[in-house]
Amino acid sequence: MLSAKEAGITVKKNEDFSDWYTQVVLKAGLADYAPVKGFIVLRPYGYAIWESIRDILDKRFKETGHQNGFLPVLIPESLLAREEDHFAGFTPEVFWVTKAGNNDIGERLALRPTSETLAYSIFSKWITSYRDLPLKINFWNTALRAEIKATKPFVRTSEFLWQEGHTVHATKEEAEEEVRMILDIYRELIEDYLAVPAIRGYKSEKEKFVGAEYTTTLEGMMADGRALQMGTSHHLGQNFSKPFDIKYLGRDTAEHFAWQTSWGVSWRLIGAIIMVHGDDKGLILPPKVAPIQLVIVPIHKDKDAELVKGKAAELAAELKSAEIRVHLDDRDEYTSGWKFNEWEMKGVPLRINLGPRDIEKGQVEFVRRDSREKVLSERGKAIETANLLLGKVQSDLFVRAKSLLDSHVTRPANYEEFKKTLDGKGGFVPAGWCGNPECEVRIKEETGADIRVIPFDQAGMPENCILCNAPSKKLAYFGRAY
RNA sequence: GGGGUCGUUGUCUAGCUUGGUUAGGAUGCCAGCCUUGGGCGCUGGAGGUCGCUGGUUCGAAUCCGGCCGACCCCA
Repeated sequence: MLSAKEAGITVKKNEDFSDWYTQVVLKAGLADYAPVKGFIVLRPYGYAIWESIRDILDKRFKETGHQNGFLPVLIPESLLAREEDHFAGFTPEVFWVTKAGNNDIGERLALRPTSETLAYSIFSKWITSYRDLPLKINFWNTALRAEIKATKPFVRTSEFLWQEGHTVHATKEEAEEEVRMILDIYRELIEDYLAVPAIRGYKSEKEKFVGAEYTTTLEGMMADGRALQMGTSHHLGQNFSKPFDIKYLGRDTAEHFAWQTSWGVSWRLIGAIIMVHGDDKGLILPPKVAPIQLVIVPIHKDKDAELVKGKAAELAAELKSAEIRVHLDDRDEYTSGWKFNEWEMKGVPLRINLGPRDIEKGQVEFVRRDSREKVLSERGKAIETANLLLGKVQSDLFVRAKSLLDSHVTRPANYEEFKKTLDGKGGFVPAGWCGNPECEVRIKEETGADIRVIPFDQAGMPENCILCNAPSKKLAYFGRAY
């Protein structure tokens, strides 16, 4: 017999977080390793989660005036190099194509690490007048960035699924409004759908997107005390429109360089869901993005099989008609106990155990994945109860994740405490910062922590820089990150 | 950037120190029976170029080199 220990997740989340994470990814059937370092294969269950995320965002992007397009994966070096900072930032992790068959290619071609340069060289042809603006395009694709070390499924891979949005505007104000609006859509996705609370703010000059004027970000906190960047929205100013010659004739009959934004989230968000919500039994999916929201496990002896299966199918059909994503697990080859464990590992937020005694009593037994609490409902109120419980799981996951975040924000009295906190439980350490990149770099060298986010909400900014003690200019959240 | 651990069937692993077996076991898989309220039971069966590659040797999973991949620690 296979003990529960061997079949399921064999380590505890709080004892070996890294191994636990990998086991959940593999055993819940989300992804598998590919033969090339840093690449993973997304399995249907994992892809279904990505589809949920994609559908939510795609709808919001379209509602706010964006259209989807598609760009090739190869970018000539000359284009990638046109904006200097951008090129310098990305070049260490670019994969290059140098051959076509056996022949050398004259100019080497980059596998896109991001599409700004390619997109903008095209945009410049499309935009000539203020009437062509704003231009708001999104791409659902992958990006390739060679990760030399420390790869981790979803969180750090050499190729990742993402969306990258690129917009062009007539004025700076309009571009900045776009940056804010997109960050808000990301906040909605991450907090209201993925149930992961995040801190919103700016990246420091050192950490911003290379080539941007500034970067806004959403930073989440994982269960092991490490921060995760969950989404970024960049104001590019005219940094790209100038080298890429994106100009328009305004109403004033004069020629102007355009203002731009770019923004993206990736399948990293799946990593965040796992790390924030999962437990020793495996994955826990927020109902709003779960491919299967409710699984029905029929329980029966031979003599009851027909009856129970019939009733289970009826119940499944009824719940489906109420727009609940239901799966009826009527496999005969597995026992109910096996199924309980399997669906828990796969993180299905709600389960119904349906057996003869429930049918006899006219009741339905629900089991919540997050708390494993059992709730009995009258048969006639199954839809109502299912919706209620799915809502509760969704909101309780957020509450629990919020307290995880809150308990990992520690204000240090001095630099000693700052270091001690980072070496101990980790998390975010909010501190005063003089604004000097030298302090930022030294803190990174001495503690491994960098500025994750400079929150929009600057309330409670300490008077002095945590390191050099000069008057502080910013309240910055430091932390070690993935 | 520096240091370390590991790779045997789908999965987990024994064997490696001290070279020679039919590479053993568990689980999973397949067939049949039996079962389903927390990873049931019985019987039979299939599944391995021991990560790849070169070397040492009469003989390599085992010893040596290179490469590929996974993971950990430090900066």
